[in-house]
Amino acid sequence: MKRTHTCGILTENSIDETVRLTGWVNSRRDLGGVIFIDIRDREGVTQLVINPENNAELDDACRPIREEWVISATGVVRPRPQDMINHNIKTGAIEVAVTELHVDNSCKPMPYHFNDSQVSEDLRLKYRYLEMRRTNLGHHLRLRHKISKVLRDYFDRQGFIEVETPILSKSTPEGARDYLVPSRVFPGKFFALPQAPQQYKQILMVGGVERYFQIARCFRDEDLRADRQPEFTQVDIEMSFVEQDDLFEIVEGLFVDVMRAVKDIEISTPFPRLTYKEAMSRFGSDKPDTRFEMHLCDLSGVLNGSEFKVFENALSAGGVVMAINARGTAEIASRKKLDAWTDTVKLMDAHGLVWVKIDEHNEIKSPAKKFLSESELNAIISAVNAQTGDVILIVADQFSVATQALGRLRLEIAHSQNLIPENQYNFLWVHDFPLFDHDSENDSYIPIHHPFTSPREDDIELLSTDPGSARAQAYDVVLNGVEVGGGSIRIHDAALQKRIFDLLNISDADAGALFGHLLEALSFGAPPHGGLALGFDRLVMLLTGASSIRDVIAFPKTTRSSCLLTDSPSCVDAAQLDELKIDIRPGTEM
RNA sequence: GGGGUUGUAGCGCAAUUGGUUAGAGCACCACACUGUCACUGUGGAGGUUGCGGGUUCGAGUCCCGUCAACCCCGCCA
Repeated sequence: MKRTHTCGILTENSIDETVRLTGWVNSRRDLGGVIFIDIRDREGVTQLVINPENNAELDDACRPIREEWVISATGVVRPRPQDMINHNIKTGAIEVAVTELHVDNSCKPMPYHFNDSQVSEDLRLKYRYLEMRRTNLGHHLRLRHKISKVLRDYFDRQGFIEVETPILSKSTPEGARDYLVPSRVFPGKFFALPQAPQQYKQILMVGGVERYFQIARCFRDEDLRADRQPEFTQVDIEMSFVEQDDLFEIVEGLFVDVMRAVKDIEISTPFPRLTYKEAMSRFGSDKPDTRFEMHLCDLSGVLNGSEFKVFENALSAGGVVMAINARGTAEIASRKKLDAWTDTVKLMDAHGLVWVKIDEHNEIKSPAKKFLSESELNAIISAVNAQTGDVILIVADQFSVATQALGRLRLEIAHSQNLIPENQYNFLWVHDFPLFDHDSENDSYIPIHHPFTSPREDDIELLSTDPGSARAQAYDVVLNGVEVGGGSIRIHDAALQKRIFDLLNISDADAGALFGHLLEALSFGAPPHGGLALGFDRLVMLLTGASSIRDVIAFPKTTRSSCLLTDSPSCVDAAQLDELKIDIRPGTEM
């Protein structure tokens, strides 16, 4: 017989009804003459009461029951005595007096306890099904589903169609390391799993699809982080006949719907827009967290001509002197703490950290004090608007090093000082990314985004004069300091595309072999188009408040890309390798 | 590839700066208990201290190596 109710729904409205519940034993309290069992399903928990004395069959049935056994119970809903009401659960006012109990399945002793919040992650990965049965992961998966439904509904309303693109795809040397799949039919040849459906979605535009989206699985064989998995999900979007602003509008509308559905929050649009340069200068990051201030301040101007070697050297080498004001940290800025902050900026390749502390007696303390004139010190203090109790933290270095080091320090201090408000969702766009990064080792250019990214029209002439300063029609969408998506307007003109390939030192022959299919497609009347991909897992992570991407993925991998649940990757049968004509080098197996 | 943290019972932890037989709690097993909700009480069982080597009269503790999980840098068009 099926259940009549779930375990989270019964209230005083159902008193005297005969019900049947099924679920797992959350806990069991055997008081001898009376036994309480909390039965749990995904909707909640209900207390069962068993008085076995006048029912030997019931007595036998419930005696061996332990945690996480699966049971079905039939009984009558009755109110609990007034002083026995449990206000911690929705069903706390009632209980079910059991008349019939059936054990559907037993359960081995649990490897860890469900109310243990400190369980090691190894176990949570190995016993993933138990982790889902606990509340958190299960809730995260339900929220994840809800968000994907909101996405699909939104895109459908906006005239997008979802198209699946191949998983067995073509390897290209650009970008991340590919996961390879050997071809049996073509021995020695390989498919690659897609890092993103990039080329397919552009080809869909040439195919006249006009508005495409896909909740797409992507694969990158790179080292992992708390917010990176080797296989992850992108919300992939591409549109024809649009410009950057049109895409921004579509994505902003999407987030309005998502935030309304998931958080019941009305976010305002349009999102703030920062150029890449502004983001780096003010926040030391291309994904600024604007939930707190502590902006970076450029002291290069006021310190121009300083005789302090640290500043002088940086400035004369074309660098900058940047600072942040760690407000109110003078008291905690011990020698040890300042050393730790110095380590942080050194980690980001800065040479060191100069600090200026204004202590509670308004006395200025700094290892650089004797090298700086009074007017320089005052200029620094007024530039960052420092007051009693503040600590000014200064890095003198090349622009990218100084800004990134301070950007990182800014986040570290904000976290440790609890400067970041909860339940605030700051979306913003970062745009005008550089088109290329210059690789000084090989004196060559590398695309910041990908080689199909269109330059800004007003920067096209820079391609021949100064490609390094050309800006791209590329943009990221950032939520609370996390890059949740990025994209670009693509090149739809074969001649411009060839010019870019030339700059990237990709020969016609190579371009043909690697991207010939795309180039040919572009030459058959490709519409202007552009798009963006959202990191779906990261988005769900932010909206659930999870601290790792693993907590919103049903079956995630470890930081070494292994799966503790299935124990993969694993060795394969010699016959399988033989079919693929693959030999494993001796001594390689572990 | 590099840096760091952790590894003791099924779980989360303790073990006097190298010293007797590695402990208590939860879980497990048994018994008792009619209003609990992390039930309680009594008793029991449970250990290759991740693995391998070394120093020492003696190693959970010190040293070297290794494995695993996690965090960060590089990497992630």
